[in-house]
Amino acid sequence: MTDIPKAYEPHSVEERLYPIWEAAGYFKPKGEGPKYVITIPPPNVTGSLHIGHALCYSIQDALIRWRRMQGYETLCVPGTDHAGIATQNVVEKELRKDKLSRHDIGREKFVERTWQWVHEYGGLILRQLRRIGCSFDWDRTRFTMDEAYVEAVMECFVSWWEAGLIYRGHRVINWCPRCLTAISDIEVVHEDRPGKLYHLRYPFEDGSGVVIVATTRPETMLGDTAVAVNPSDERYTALIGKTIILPLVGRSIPLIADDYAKADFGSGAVKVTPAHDLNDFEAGLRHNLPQVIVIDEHAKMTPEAGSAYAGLDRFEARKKVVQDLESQGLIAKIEDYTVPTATCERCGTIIEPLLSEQWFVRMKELAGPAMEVVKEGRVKFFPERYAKTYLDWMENIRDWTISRQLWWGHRIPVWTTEDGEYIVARNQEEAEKKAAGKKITQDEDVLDTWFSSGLWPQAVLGWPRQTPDLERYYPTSVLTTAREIIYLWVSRMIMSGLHFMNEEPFSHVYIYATVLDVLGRRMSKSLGNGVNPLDLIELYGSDALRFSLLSRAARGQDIKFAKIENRRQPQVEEARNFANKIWNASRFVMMNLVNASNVESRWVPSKELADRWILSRLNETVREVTSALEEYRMNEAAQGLYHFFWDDFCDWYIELSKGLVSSAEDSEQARAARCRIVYILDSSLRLLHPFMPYITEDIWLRLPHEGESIMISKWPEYEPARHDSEASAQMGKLIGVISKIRNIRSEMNIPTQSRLKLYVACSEDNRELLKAYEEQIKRLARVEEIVADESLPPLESAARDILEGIEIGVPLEGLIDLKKERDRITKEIARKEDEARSLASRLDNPSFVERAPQSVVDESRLRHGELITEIEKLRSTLGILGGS
RNA sequence: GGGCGGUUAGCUCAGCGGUAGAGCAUCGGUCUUACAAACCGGGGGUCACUGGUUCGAUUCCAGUACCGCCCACCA
Repeated sequence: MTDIPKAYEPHSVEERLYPIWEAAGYFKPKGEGPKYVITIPPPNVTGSLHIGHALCYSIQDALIRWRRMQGYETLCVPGTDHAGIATQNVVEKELRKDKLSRHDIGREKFVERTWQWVHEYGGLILRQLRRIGCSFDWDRTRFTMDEAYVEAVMECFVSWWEAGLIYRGHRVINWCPRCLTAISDIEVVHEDRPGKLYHLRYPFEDGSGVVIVATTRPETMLGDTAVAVNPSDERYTALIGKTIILPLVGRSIPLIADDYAKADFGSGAVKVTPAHDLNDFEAGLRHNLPQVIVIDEHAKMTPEAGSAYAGLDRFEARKKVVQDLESQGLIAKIEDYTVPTATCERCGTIIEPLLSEQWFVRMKELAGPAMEVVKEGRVKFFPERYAKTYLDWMENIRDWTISRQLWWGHRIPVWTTEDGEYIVARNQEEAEKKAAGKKITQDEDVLDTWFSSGLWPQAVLGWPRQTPDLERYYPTSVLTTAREIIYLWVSRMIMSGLHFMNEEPFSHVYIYATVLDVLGRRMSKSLGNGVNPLDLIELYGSDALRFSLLSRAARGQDIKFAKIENRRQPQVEEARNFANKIWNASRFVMMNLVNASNVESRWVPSKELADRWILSRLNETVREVTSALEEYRMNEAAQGLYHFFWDDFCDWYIELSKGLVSSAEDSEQARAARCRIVYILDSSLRLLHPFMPYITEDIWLRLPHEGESIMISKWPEYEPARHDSEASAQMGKLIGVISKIRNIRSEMNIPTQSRLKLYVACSEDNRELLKAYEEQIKRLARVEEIVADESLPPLESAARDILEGIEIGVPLEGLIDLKKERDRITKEIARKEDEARSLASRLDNPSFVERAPQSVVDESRLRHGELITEIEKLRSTLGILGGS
């Protein structure tokens, strides 16, 4: 009959449409409407698409497509992040295959090689984003190490330096002995691990006894330069100032008083190791203590640790220190203890707090305005609760370690002259000029990756240059991102945006759901519980994947997502089935256009109930979907569409209008009906397009349409005049009657093939309603004849039911199973009695009648009366049937 | 230690002040000319627990339990 396949075939459609869209320039900003701009969170250049990305970018594409259809001038700028440590690790791993380290080939070669890797494999994730249909402006794609971007990073550094916001500091930082670099506080992962707490005896010089200190890291005792007690701790007041001989080392160290020692922990005395613990470092500064470095950057003991330990790994050293102390009787006790452990976010290695020289950004000044814009609501978080998360952190913000001992990244633009003077410049040339002939060397370190990505919204638009894009598209509209980078990234963009642009970089921050496995665990490589979105696309198509994710993206609630088993994933399959439903409903419509003339997508006004009803429902759906999108309730938008399309449009409207729409003749009436069904379908497709771009475009183009793509068609608007509550009520009755008949059929085991005779008793208007839909009732409930009267004839051999004042009776041609029918009716009575009872008890309660809103009381009364009548009727039926 | 979420049908989740909803699964019936990836019908829930507010609570408030996330320099 038709050349349209029976099932939707996503892959050919996807491959065909994407290049057409791109070539047509639909992804580029157009028009004069208000602006809607997104600069996507740049994925790591080494990355490949995982399910979280799929969700994140599906959301952004849905938003962009929706606003584009609404007539906004839309722009979505894609790009990637050079991801310092991550990328360097990838290339180092490659080198290792050839038994080489980065040091073997040297910095220059290594960076060159990394660039090579980036050029060769780096774009992968962006290609994958095309696959899920992202309508991003690829010509504007940016990379955080592009020449222009580097300019932005240098500008930021220099400008912050000049503003006194950047300083060089000598302090204890988080050091990863595997990555061989400093990392910031927020790149450290804290977790509790089983371990031991060692209680050590430190003897006083004068032989007057010992003080006991507790530690989880005995090897650091080699670097102790004091023992601290709380000044108000009476046990020690008399001892403060005494000298202790540090065991194994023999160094004389003082017993000092400092608030930081808590009297209620352990013995109340704490050993102080200024070079290897941040607290101790600070205490050391307060008391002018020496800083003895006993652990080096490879986490091995230094010569300072003493010849017995030098060169040992920190954990070997721990064993040996404990052994040695033990043999001298200096271990008071060792107990099992849960040790808070800091590990490197990137590689999981235990962090070593190390004393070193790093660059820092002073945060307080930058944080102030960044907090203001959130408090004032100029930057709004969705869900709102994340504003508090953000503000709490900003309140307690600490300076940011921005230098990294890596080779891949933006080299710190600081040069040192022979006489130790710092020269900060945008590039080598400028630095040399400033040096005025002095010999200079550039700092070896690079900047934290987040230093550059923190400039993203303005930098991708051209800053620090005053480009037309920057002028036109800054600030952006919404940032869609993950919870865990609110501090790492979001806060820094707000700070830098305000600092350099004097305007917040975006007005909305939408924190989307985290995708977890079915057990509620984060997806990770090590657990092997990840789901590859590309496999899902392979199985079910992009639209299904997008719809599945979007229909679950509720209010930042996490999503539990199943993995693929036996080539099936139930959640995406559900969406695939929906896509197929859309396909087939459209197929029905299209089949009926083949021999019809002059059909266009247009709402031809109609007095028909079904028409009025579907138009009203469409209208409601438009409002629902639009307002849901405005508030980032993607799931509600998706689910509203699902039910409108499947339940209302497919199950009822198509079925009810089938007669006319598929009639053989090309009458004016049939034409109008076809126009209407095309209109409803067309509108539905538009509403669905942001969620399922491919299938909607493919169908839309096959329908009568104006314009060249659904992508740039107009988003439907809510029209109050289309609201029709009477039609909803009437439709409810019609649906009710048909369902009741179907129910009787099924419960009474009436064969599908047999045509029924239907008796109806009801009021005049109800009779008119049923008369008007006689054809449809006959078809949908498989009824042969409808006999309508004021009352049902006494039918001894009929199944009966009643709803909303409409009594129906279905004769069973003597084949009635009396017991079955009695059971069915008894059950029905019980159900209604339950409801009537609860309504009655409510109505009997004077305070309900007094205090509840009048409408609720009236409604309850009405419903109660209705139920009583229905129960009576059913009881008498039961009597006729000989039931008790 | 602080903060924030979650707990609703066998599973995955919506709903959030007027007697509980979806998809999948399950049971029964259908090749009814768009769709078996479908259609029709059924069964299945004291909405974690305990109090409070209210005429009325799954829905609001407080507490408890368990699960999870984020933050945190207690040796």
